[in-house]
Amino acid sequence: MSLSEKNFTFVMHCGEMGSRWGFNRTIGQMCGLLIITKNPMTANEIADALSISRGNVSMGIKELQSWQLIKVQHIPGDRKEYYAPAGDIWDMANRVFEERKKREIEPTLTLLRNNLLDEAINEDELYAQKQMGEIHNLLETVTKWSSELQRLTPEQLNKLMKLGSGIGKVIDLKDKIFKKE
Amino acid sequence: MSLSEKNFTFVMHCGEMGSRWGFNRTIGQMCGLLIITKNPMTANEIADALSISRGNVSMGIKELQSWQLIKVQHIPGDRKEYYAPAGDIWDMANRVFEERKKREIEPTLTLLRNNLLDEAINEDELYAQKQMGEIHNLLETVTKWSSELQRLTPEQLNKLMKLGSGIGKVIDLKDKIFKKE
DNA sequence: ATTTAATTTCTGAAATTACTGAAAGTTAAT
DNA sequence: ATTAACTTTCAGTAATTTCAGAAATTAAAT
Repeated sequence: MSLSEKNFTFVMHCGEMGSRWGFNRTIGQMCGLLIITKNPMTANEIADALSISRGNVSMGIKELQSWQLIKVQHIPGDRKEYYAPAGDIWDMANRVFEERKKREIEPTLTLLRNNLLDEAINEDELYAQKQMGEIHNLLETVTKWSSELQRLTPEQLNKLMKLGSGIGKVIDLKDKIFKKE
Repeated sequence: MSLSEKNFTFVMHCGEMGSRWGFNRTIGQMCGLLIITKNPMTANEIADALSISRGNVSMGIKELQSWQLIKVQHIPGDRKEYYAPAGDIWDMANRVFEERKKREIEPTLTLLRNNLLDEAINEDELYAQKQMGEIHNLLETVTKWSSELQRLTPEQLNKLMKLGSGIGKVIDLKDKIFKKE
């Protein structure tokens, strides 16, 4: 069963995006393909649909599993493995974000902290430390916020999302109320 | 003037991160170098500090300018160009985000919209469209929110950042108040 | 135990991307 | 107009990444 033209276009686009998001083109395509395909697919079906080698699919699966983006399913009486996305779109975006946080932000924070612990020995290092401190703050804020958002209940999150331009008003509101108390 | 060991480590790390953030290694290094260096640098100074060719620096500068991350400065009586970061850390992070939005999210939204306009001709396409719709919603939410955040005044933003886990409470609060009205 | 159906790993080739160094281009001063 | 100081471009090369296909491995069925 081959992809319709529209779906093919989408899958190819996922490939382009994939290469900008931390995996390579074929892995992006695999991910896109699994997302728009209703039923779980076997490795061979994936290879056929994308015209890539079976070995390449195997490596891609491993990589997508390391990002926790796909899961394996079995069909009774069939020994092939069937692959499907490991959650809805929101879950997947979250996983990518979390994984990149782990792979990029955390090591950077560690490096920055180490650097900031040492005493600066001259003007240049002092300035460098100031800047590194800024980066550190930014990254900490981002991580703090992302975990805050994850802590919200789905309803709260939904409300927050719909809030839109109201966010400014709400901040001011909160401010007024708590100042009075 | 060469980099201290600590600063060198930082710059190299920026190189690694750069390659994950949409530019290549040397461009990441250049960016890191300019960030921690107090005074603007000439292209030759950059080339020396990073042990890369002058031509490479020139290409890197062009790229960093296309991301609006650096600016050129001139020193009276000196015809060399001096390069410096085009803002503070927060500005730069914002620029990277905005630029990636333009290069990645917007084209994706366009593709998804086109795809969603067409009537699905079978079950497979219907499911695919449902999923694409989800992606579309997610991306729209992200873009909407990023522009909301940019619309906030620095003080509002600051309050929001400090809010942390309070965000959930504030949402509930807002909810109660507006329900009563 | 053997066969069979499947998956994974690995190697070298192909494709892509990044880099250098030289040549061409630009600009400002004389 | 020429020179000098600097920047950009570009062709060729180097490095890296991606990939196919073969070989090795695993696991189920007989």
